[in-house]
Amino acid sequence: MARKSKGLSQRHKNILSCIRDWQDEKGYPPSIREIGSQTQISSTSVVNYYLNQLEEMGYIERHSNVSRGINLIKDSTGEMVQNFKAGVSQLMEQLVSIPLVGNIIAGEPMPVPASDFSYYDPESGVDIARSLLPQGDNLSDLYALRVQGDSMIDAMVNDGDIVVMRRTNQARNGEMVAIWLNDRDETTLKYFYLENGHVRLQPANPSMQPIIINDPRIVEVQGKVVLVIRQLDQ
Amino acid sequence: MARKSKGLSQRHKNILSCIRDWQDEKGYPPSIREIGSQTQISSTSVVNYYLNQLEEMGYIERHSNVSRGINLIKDSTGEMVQNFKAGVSQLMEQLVSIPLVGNIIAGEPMPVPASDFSYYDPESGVDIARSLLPQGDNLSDLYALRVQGDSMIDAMVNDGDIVVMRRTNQARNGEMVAIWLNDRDETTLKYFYLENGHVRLQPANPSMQPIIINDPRIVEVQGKVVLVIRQLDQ
DNA sequence: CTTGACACTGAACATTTGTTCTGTTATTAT
DNA sequence: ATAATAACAGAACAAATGTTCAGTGTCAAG
Repeated sequence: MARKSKGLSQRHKNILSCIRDWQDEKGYPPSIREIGSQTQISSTSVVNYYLNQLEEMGYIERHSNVSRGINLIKDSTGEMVQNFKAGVSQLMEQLVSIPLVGNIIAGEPMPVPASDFSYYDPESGVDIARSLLPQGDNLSDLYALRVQGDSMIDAMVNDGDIVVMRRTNQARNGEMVAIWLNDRDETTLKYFYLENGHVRLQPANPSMQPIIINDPRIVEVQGKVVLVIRQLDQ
Repeated sequence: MARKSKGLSQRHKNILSCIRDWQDEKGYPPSIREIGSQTQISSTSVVNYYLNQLEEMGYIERHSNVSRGINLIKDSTGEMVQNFKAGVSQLMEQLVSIPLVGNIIAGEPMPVPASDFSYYDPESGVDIARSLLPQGDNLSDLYALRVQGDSMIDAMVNDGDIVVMRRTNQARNGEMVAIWLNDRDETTLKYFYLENGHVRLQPANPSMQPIIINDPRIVEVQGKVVLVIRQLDQ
């Protein structure tokens, strides 16, 4: 039961993970006696002894005469531990809540939140991992709609699906956009192509025929489809 | 200097931001006396007085007889604050990483991870907000596949889509499941119905015809579709 | 004015907690 | 074997910290 010279003994590791776990679970660092009881070390002086070692080795930071004044710096694997600010806010940014502002129906104009729309209603939000969204997108430009009805089937979108949109008034070729067609009072989801002065709206389903619109003014781009989510819960 | 009835007084706000800043800067919560000196409150009992109020209002969490046993829950703006217990671990639980174990192709059997599959590879994982998944599901039973090819179009699933599946060998009526058809060596996604001894496999696209299979032994249920995700990034 | 609530003071008290010290046991080097 | 060093035990002490309580001022409603 002795690991002299270099390296971390089992007790060192136990103490490090104890500090980490305690901090994670309780929200504040453990006291010396709490570390002792968690790691089966009966004497406070022994815990103190190890803490001093861990501090010298750069694994933790201690604050003299401060209860629970212990900070984890490195993991037992040597991995840097996210300090409070950096780590947490990084986590927060991984999960974004996108406002679900209404329904998208073929026969009705779809709701588009104003650009200064920022009110946060956790009830009507869709939580999305940041990693699923295109990078560099301004989060405040994103909103979500629930598809109502089977009319978007040619866009491979079902009744009940959730579409996440990015607010925009212009589409680039190849993007799937939500479009309001003035001449037929219809909202539709299509791949957008501007070719030789006319607009080709291509359904996602390759077996279906595109719509060709000669007057681009009839096409009002409401937003770009960023993500489609279909929940099959029951 | 009196703000009776409801709402947060300036002192409440000062204390809240003091706790937050202290935690951010030092890595551990402040003691009562430290809060007092930061917020120009001379008496520990007054700090205690306010802390009790803040706890009742749900802004903080206190641990009796524990030095620095204070946890921030809500901001003075009412915004939820990530503290370690109620924040990070809760956040962590809100965001789950589902292993992306392979592709699903019509002409090939789909990969299904073993039930003891637990190895975690952050590279090949899909991050999903817990709120999008059916509650009560065992997370270790979930895995994700990427759809390859246009053969799942009748299931309203596109090339490149990600389907999140739950491992199961039996389907209940009305569930969308991934099925391996023995007789034609084909993987397919269909709504499953067992009726009068035969199996009806219904495409998600209502305009398409169901497949009726008289011998249920031909149908091998590989998993239940839980979620479909389509990313339109470009 | 009286009453009662709320905000606050100051201090005492009880625990919790960090620190230190003496001494013992185990391990390693010589 | 012997000495030196590391690892540990136990206790005592001092400081930090949470808790409680009797009392003071303020303000608004009755």
